[in-house]
Amino acid sequence: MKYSRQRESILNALTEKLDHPTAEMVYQCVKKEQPNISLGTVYRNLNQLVAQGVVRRIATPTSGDRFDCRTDPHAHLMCSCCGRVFDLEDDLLLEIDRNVLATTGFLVNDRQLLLRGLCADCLARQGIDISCLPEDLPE
Amino acid sequence: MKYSRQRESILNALTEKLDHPTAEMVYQCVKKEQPNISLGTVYRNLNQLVAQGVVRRIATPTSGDRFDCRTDPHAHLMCSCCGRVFDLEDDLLLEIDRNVLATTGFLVNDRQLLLRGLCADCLARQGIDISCLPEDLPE
DNA sequence: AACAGTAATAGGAATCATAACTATATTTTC
DNA sequence: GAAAATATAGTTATGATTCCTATTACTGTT
Repeated sequence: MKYSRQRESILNALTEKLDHPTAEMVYQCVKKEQPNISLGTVYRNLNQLVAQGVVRRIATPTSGDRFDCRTDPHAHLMCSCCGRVFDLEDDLLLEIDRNVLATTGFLVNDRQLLLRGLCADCLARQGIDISCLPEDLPE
Repeated sequence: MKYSRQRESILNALTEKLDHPTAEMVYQCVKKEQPNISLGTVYRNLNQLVAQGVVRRIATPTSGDRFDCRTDPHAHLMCSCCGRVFDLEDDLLLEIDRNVLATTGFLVNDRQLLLRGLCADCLARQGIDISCLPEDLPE
């Protein structure tokens, strides 16, 4: 793969500035540095980076795919109120991989755990106290 | 919600015949019973059923969304070779919910765990023996 | 520094999944 | 069984993503 400053900017945007942006958000951000960049270039490069394992694609229901420069196994928390996406470390993920292989013979290669619900901020804004855990959520 | 035989067929297709079909696959299947049904009707009804919690939507990277009549917490295994999607029971999923709330204050409402890799059949077809567990997968 | 070869780009057209619109048909209610 | 409410078929629109092509930018060579 040959160097290109467009791809460098895209990777920069992903690592430094934004968390889990859509392709469109990357485009808007990179355009500030590379005014002539085209949306197609953003898509092409994101796909290449995903193919190379440099970047991870996060599939979301409804809204467009999002991209993440972290590629180690971790989960994502998507707030259905504010739309932000957070990272989550969890050793249980790797444990699930092992369980799956042992019980089903399926060899896991890539994990996409997207948990949706309400982030702490939005819960607080709604005056919900998590110390009295409800079993079911307020929609 | 008013009864319609179209919706009934859609729900039937989902519960009985197919595993984790796309909207298009549901359409093709239901068309055998309801030759005049339109694709828009399939989408509209699937969305309604998801909104009511009768059916679950599975977001996948690349290909279109898939639908599942099981709504209890469980994961999905998608084979990157044959494209089939399998169900997986795993108590670890609920444990993750609890961990998340305790450590981050995020209240989980919906889980989407999609594990991608190679199913036992495809592994066998490629002559791969899982008893000598490779740490990394054959793409 | 000029050159050729290779690979990447911009920009727009094309595709695909999904949603919106509207006139007609089917269910439900009484 | 007629009126009110909701669903449908079929078409058109939208939004995300990919494809196509002429052009541009690197890279290595002399």
